[in-house]
Amino acid sequence: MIQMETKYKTVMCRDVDKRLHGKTVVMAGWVHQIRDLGGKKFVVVRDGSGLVQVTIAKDSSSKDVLEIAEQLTLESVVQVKGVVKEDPRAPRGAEIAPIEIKILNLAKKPLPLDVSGKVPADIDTRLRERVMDLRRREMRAVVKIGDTVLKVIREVLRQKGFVEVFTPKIIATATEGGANLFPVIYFGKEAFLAQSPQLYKELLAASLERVFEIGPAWRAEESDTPYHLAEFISIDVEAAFMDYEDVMKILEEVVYEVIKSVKQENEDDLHALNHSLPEISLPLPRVRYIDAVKMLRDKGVEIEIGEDLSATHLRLLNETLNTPLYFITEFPTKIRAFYTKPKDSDPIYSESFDLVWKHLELASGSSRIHLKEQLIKALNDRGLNAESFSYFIKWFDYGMPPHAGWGMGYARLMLMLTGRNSVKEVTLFPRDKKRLVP
RNA sequence: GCCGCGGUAGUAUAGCCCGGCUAUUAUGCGGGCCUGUCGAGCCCGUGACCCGGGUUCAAAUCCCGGCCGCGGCGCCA
Repeated sequence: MIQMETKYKTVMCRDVDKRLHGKTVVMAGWVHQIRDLGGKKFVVVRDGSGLVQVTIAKDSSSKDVLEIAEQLTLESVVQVKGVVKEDPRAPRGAEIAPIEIKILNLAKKPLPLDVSGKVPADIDTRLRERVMDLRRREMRAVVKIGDTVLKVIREVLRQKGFVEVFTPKIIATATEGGANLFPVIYFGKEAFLAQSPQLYKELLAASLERVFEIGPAWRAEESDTPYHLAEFISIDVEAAFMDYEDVMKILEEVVYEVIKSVKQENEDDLHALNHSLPEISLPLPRVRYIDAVKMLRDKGVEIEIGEDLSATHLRLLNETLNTPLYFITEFPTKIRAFYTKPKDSDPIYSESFDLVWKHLELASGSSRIHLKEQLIKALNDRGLNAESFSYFIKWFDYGMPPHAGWGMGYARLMLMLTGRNSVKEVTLFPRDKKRLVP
């Protein structure tokens, strides 16, 4: 029972069951469905918790109730005062016999989208009419699974001594090159929206040892795929005195616990999504980049060593490995970001990894360079100007420990957990190349 | 940005290849019947061919351009 009586309601829809038989309650929500049988009228009301049936009998309900019931339209907001009746014929074994119905906001018709889910809508229509779309059962399931995910990630990381932090989202310089940034005007100066908390989280690890952040990042890329957004939520971890293998263990444990919890806590939601989650066991398989390339070559793929793996490559690799989740490790140093630590034994390759789900990169991480001279060299090797990173590099003179970390795309993880097709679907109000509203 | 496919009522669709008839069906909406529905049911009605140009006696259908969308690729630490 959700204990929260407010000005508008004494119970949530989900609370209405046979245990409340005979009790007078007040509930409020949206008209989800109206079934008029002539003598009986069933009005299904929905709120944030679920559905409840309000049964109006033409021979026994008051004239006022009957009059109001005639005016109801789908998705109108109503407040219903009534008596809970246990009845095996009702959907959940109990229903409400209304004493009074108030229309708090009458919805226009027709609706721009079918909330009940009888008629499917294109993703484009759904995003345009997103507020209606979010009222659908599937989308409530997506949001609830997301809530479990965030809760579990925080729990697991805190239990390992990580503290949650926030890094600045308006930054001074195009920090990492490569990705395109969104410029903003900051008190008359040019600034940018952060593409990643990378540099700041490293600085925080240098002070707080174990930190994580769940927050937005922005990239003004051409990327127009079901896996990219201009604005996305990134789950970032950074820890001092760890290397890439240490943080891989943390990552796989986070994902393992998330899958386990979603299975336990969101059974109904998974059912509503017609989705089931894979069985995984730890440790997850680890495939070195060089071995992945060999596997692809064995399949007849023309790929150069040193070339990055494309989605097509990952699809093929997934077929070969026959496992839903796996790590690819030790990428060539030159295709990773400048702060990635090369292997001491073989600097061509790096202490890096990607976590891959089927053909989708969920997360990527590495050991980081913690020595100033090495970092400057890495910047120079990539044609980046070390001077513009001076605010970052400076701190490497004052006790920068060895450290490692990873970043995971929240929406991509959600894709795996919900079985949806696009990160746009699991993001409430997605921002992509063409979409700025709603 | 490139390639492919598409754009038909509020929503989702059939028709397009092979031009011509009242543009199909579901859902929604309006009306009617019905006292236990739970995607209620049955009957009647309502509402649409993305925009511009071309071919043709005749265009939803064929051709050209545009706009928009979806998928793949590319781009993306």
